[in-house]
Order: sequence, then C-alpha cells, then structure tokens
Amino acid sequence: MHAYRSHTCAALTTSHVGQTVRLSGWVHRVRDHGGVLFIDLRDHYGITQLLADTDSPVFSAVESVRSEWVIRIDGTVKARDAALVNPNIPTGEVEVFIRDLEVLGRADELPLPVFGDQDYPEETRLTYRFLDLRREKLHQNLVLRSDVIASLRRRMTEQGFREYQTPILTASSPEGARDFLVPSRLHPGKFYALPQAPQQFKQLIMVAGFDRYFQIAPCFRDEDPRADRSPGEFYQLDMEMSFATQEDVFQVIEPVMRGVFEEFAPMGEDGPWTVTPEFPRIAYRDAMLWYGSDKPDLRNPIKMQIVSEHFAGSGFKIFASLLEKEGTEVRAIPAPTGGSRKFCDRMNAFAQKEGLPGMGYIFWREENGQMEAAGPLARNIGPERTEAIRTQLGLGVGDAAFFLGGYATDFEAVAGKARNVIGEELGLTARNRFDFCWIVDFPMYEKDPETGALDFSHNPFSMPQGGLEALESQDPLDILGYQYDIVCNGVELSSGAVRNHKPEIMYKAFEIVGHGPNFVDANFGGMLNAFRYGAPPHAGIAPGVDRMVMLLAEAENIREVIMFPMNQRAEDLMMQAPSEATNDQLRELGLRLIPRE
RNA sequence: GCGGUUGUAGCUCAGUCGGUUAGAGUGCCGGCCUGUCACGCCGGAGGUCGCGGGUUCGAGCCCCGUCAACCGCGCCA
Repeated sequence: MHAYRSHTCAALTTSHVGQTVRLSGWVHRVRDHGGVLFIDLRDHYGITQLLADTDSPVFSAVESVRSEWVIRIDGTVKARDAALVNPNIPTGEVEVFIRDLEVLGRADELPLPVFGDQDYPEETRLTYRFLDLRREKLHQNLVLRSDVIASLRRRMTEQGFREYQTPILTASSPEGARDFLVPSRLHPGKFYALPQAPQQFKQLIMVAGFDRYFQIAPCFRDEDPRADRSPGEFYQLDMEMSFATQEDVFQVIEPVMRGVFEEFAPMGEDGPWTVTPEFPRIAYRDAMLWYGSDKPDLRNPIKMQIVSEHFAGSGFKIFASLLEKEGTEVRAIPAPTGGSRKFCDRMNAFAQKEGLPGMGYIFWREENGQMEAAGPLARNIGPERTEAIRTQLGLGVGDAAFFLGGYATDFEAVAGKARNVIGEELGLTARNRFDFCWIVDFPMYEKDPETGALDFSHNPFSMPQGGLEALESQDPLDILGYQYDIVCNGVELSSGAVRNHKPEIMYKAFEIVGHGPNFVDANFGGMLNAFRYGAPPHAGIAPGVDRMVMLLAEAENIREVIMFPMNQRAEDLMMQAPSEATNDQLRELGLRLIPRE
C-alpha cells in the first residue's frame, strides 16, 4: 500500500464499504464524545468522516489529535445508517473506522482558524497566508484561477496563437507608470527595469514574423494599490496579431472572453450568471455622455441625456446663466421609480458629498388623479419645459430625473457615480449577469487641465485614425485612435490598440506632445529600429487575468484571487519583503544608501 | 503625499454618562460524555485596552501626538 494514502478524502463511496483504506490529510474538526469520537479529515479534494471508539487499538492516540494536525490513518470503510448520512458532503454516506494512526505533522495553536467562514483581519490573513489558503473560499478561488488560465491558454491556442516568453529583466520604457528598477552588477550605475507590459517585445515578435502571439504575462508597475489593483505585479492575457485590424482583434478575443466567462460563471438564484451574447461597441465620447465613465456598468439601464435646450433661457437662473458660457451643458440622469422627495434629497446630498454644489431634480407624482411635477426645479422652469423634459426622458408618475450643469469634465465623474448609486438603490441594476462592452474610438490626445499641455491620453503606440494625414491636418484633440477597452460590469478588463508601425507616424505623434526625434529614438529605439526593416501592420490587446478571476469569483478584493499577495503598503508580511540588502550586496552593485529625512 | 474608518484575550467582537474586580463567543488546558457532523455539559488559564503624553479624585471611554491595518483620492490602462 502507498505510504500515505490509497484514496483521497473525496474518493470513498458506498462501493468501498468493507475495504481497508489509507487516508492522509488535515484534521479539520474533532468531535469527542468520550467513548466515540469523530474526525473530519480534509485534503485538497474533500472531507471524509473518521471515527474511533474503544475497540480501536489506537483510540487513546486518536484522542490526542488537534485541529490542523496532519495525520495518516488506516481504517475500514463503513456505510452510515440512513439516519446518520450527512447530505452536505459528497462522502456523507460513508465513514472510516480508524485502526492505525500516524501523526505526520503537529500544529501549534492556530493564529487563524481554518474551520468556519468567519472574516479575519487582512494582516493576520496575509501573515499566515498558508493557513488562509487552506480555507475553502480562498482555496477554491485559486483553483478557479488556475482553471481560468488553462482555459485561456486552450482558447488562444485553438485559434492559432502560440505562447512566447519575453524578458523580465529589460529596459525602462516610459509607458506611464513608475518602473521597478533592478541594479546591474556588471554595469555599476546602470539599471534594468521590470516590464510594465511586454508591449515592445510583442510588437517585435510581430516584426519577426510570428503572426499570432500570446502570453500569460507578468507585468510590474510601482504604483500605489487599490482594492482592485495589486501593488507591484499582476498578470495579463497579452496578445498580438499581424495583418490585423481592430475588427480582427474583436473577432478573436470576444469569443475567448465570452467562453471563459460562460465556462466559469458563478451560480445565481436562477442558474449560472449569463454573459452578453455580442459585446456592444460604444464610442468613448458616448460612454462619457451616457454613463459618465469610460468603464460603464451596463447592468444598470440608466442612460444620461443632454437636456440643455430646456434650461437655456429658463427661469432656473443657475443653469440658464451657466449655459451662456461656451462649452457648458446640462445633463439629466433619469431615475425610473425614484419619484420621492426622500430619495431625491438623498441623491442631492450624495452629489454635495462628492464635491458638487448639488444635483437639481424633478419627480413626477399623482395628485388628484393628475400627474404633477414636483421639486423646486419644476416650479422655476414652468410646466411646458418640465413636460418637454419628461417626454424626452420617457418618464412618468413615480419617476425622477436629476440634473447636472456646467462643463462636462467637471461633473461627468460624479454623474457617473450618481448613476451607479441610483441604479443600485432603486434596484434597477441587474444581478447575476456579466455585461460586456467594447469602448472604442478613444481620443489620441488630451489636454492637461492645469498646464494646458497636450499629452497622449492612452498609450503612444496606437495608430491614429486617419494616419499621418490626420496628425498633420486635424486639431490633435479631435484625433481618435484605434484604441479600445473591454469593460465588464463596470470593471476595465483590458485595453488594446492597432499599433503604429510606421516610424514617420510615430515621430509625428510624439512631436505633437512636444517630444523630438531624439526622445523617441532614446526611449523606443529598439522597436522603432525594427520598424525600418519591414514591419507588418499589427494589433493586440491585454485583458487582466486577476480582474477576470475577481469577477468570476465574485471577489471584492484582488488579494482574494492571488496566491501570495502583498498588503496595501506593498509588503509581503509572510516573506518579509522588501528587506534590507547587506553591505556586501550593495558594494558589489556599486550602490550606497542615502538616509531619508 | 492627503482624507476616511478601525485598533480591547490566540481569533471575532461587546464595553452605557468617565466610576471602583474589563466581559461574551470561539480557540486553548483539565474533567465528564458511544452517533456527532458549528456535538453537548462542568471547570480553568489567558489582557501593556496599538504606543506616548495630557485632563481628572478616577481614563478602555475625553484631549493632543504617534504607529499600524484597510478603504478612497492623488498616482496608475
């Protein structure tokens, strides 16, 4: 017989009754009744109930085991009486009578119980991650993660993509985020950088003629974390394809995403969560107008509209005078079923908390058998304008609408948040669904609101729509890029682009933001040089693996889907990273530490 | 860097208006218990109330400072 086990803790059924078996695992729970005691034995696969009584030759030894000890037992499989079956576990119809016991690993008193599903502080959980990972939820999340990655690989491979590795120690590239630097021993004073993404490498792979590349790629960015953003490192399904248009990328990736989300959809009350059959495509400008965000949650049916005309020259002086300024507008957030003063006041308070002067509202109610528009705004602008607004928004009795005015860039973000809160509070936002969309037609450039300087609004590798001609003839702020995002349930899952593979367009694109050829050569020389020797048009995208798993696991925090995550301060509490370097190490690298004030 | 929340037993938490010996559940240790599956019953140990200072006759509670964790902003595809 095998040294440790003949079966796993999930394997035994009534068909094994009478057999002598060997099991190993962790002591999940002990129930000691004096003359008889039960142990739930747990391994990766499941739980099996063991029992021993005074007839067992090792009874006294069994009495001494404690939670989370690792043990090996030999025993006899017994069927349970009908009344004693545990329907909650797959092995609930049998149990194993212990005849021999070996303690393989004792456990001290636990700083974090494995049994039960109570919440514990992050600090404890991260310090004892190996215990937390034994717990069912986290354990399952990481199994899910592995299965999702395997599925992504299979789906990409089936479409003719191959996985190629790119360097981890590479050169710094100014893509936006702060680099992690690694000092070079052989070149004192010089540094490698960890890749923020394999961006330039995958484009070089296209130049090298590999046609279809993908990689489950580690990416490194030295930026502060968020609940949905792990400090330092994360993984992307990075892909790139040659002779491809934006449409080709969509045709490849959409079925991969839909397939994976259908394959691993969580179970809702009415069956598994559903996935958008065909991802709608929404222009960036429309997304900002309709949803106040470039990552809209489409489970929420609310769509904002421009209603400036109803307020221009109206009796509501705040908006009327506002609209006399160039570039201002008034937008409405329709709120079906939100027609109560209490709700409207609460939303107005929300807007004030978010830093706006307030959020005007109208709501419609029935008074003496007649529809009546209520709220201070309605009185100010009069019945005709109020009715025109109601008609435009398609609202009726019991509904409300909120209004925000000024420069769109000043209130858009709050409007987007308000839309989320309204959808959530009124129960309009659907549940148990993955609602995907493509956000397309991102602007190439944006203006810094403070300095007025132009900068790339996404990354500088995208091909401008209209090519060189557009760069030379159009107002930079009007130029759109072949740049796209996948968004699911309000989460930005990825962004991608048709790449700019022509050196002359690259130089021109950088010139617009004030970078001369020397800057471009110095920072992107490796890639640009390759473009001089026959570069195919190419395009790609890079969906974030951690966020996909987060959505599928219904996790609120990205640490719930990462095996060994760092904390909010980018520390690994278990491995004690980062740690100090020895003087010898520093000397070898030619580094000296400067004390910080 | 800034803002918010939190910090009391190994763990999860309660702790009233500032009041005399700081509690509960769970875990741990001991005892009892032959059908439990969150087993049950009895007993016990376990506390720098994050840390420092202050107000007060008296501080877990009030004030000031500080540290840490998480969430958010800045930052970041």
